[in-house]
Amino acid sequence: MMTLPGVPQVVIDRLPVYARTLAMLKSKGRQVISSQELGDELGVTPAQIRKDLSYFGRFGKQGRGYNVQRLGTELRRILGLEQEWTMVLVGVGNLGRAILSYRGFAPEGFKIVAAFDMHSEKIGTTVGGMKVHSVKSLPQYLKSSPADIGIIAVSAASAQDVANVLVDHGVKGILNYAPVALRVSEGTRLKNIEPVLALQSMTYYLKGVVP
Amino acid sequence: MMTLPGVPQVVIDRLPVYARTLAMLKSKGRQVISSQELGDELGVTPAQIRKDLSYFGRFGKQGRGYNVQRLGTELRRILGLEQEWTMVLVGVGNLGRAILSYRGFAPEGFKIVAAFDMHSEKIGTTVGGMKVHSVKSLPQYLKSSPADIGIIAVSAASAQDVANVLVDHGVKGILNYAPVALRVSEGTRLKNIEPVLALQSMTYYLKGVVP
DNA sequence: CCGTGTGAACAAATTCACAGCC
DNA sequence: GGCTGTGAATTTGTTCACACGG
Repeated sequence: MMTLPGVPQVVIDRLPVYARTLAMLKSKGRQVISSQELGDELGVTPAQIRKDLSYFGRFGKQGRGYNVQRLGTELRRILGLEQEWTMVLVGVGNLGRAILSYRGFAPEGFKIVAAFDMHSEKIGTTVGGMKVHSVKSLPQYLKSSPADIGIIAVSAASAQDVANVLVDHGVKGILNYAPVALRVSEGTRLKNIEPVLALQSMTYYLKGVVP
Repeated sequence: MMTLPGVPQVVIDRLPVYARTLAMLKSKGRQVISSQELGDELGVTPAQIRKDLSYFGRFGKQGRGYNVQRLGTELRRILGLEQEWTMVLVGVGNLGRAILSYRGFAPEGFKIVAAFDMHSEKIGTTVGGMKVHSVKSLPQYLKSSPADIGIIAVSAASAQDVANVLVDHGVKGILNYAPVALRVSEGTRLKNIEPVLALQSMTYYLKGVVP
């Protein structure tokens, strides 16, 4: 499946949610599901699910619904989840160490292959079975071992510099945990993980609530 | 400032980004900034910034721009960030422990006041200076000490049960780290932190790239 | 002259509603 | 009869462009 230029980003962002839910349903033995039922499960409208899927093809059977296994496989193919993706981690402070020991990436085919830090006291140590290299060796490392994705877990002050190095050396996607708005070139995908921002927009609605 | 009903969620989600950037600019000594310059900093259009702010009032000076300090303070007030918010954490596995030791919440006024787990071997232990209670005592705890926000860091299988308990006992916002789409009642705010989903939508764009 | 604030114009996303097929 | 797939209608969100004030 090619990357269709016309598919909105919001649609792409929902596909992994569908895929994950289908995997869960399959593990429970469910074989067929309608857009209505899947929508109930996820809290979205059935029309949205059908419209989203229609960007990529026709996966359902009229009068019946979708084959859970088949649709799950199709979505994983569309998203490019059939291959393994390599990632480098930059920053092994508190956050970086938690990311290294996080058990959620590997089963989904996302593999951290190297870790880097700028602080001399961390370099050479081993964290979660992974040796920590100097960030100065990152360009050289990426030249000999290109990685698909870079994870940034450094301070806000250093994050843009790290992003520049990653992009300059062929990384095509960045998962940013630093609390700063990074600027990356066109053609580089950037996703931010920001629990604090999530809380800060939530409080707008909470403050009005009478206890 | 009241919670205006007509303000789109997307606008609310951008305000913390503006607030954070203004705080950074202020710490660098910047006193005045135009929507153009702020937009350049963040990668958004100046019109969007002005329109977003216009939902809440008039904060700028024509011909000059915005006072960095003043606009930052206004945004924090609008978002409800002048008060401290209390949070309970449920689940002290790998992820929960990382959340407990995360240093980013407290400086922004988000305080974890208690931690809970369902596994007997964890109950009674101390993690990051915080005693771990049985999740069975969560309802009772919330009755005597209401919390604003619940953080869910349990398995996907248990997350909905935990969310139900939190909502039933007065929690008005949930920050969910479990890889599952939770359903909560109207009037409860839910934000999901899902690095794996972020990666899985990113790969849609990466797979097409020629190396 | 510069940059805000804002209706108006435009674009994007969602939902509707129904023809078509199982 | 039930449910998909999809144009059309509607809603939501973004950008334009300019009157106005400093």
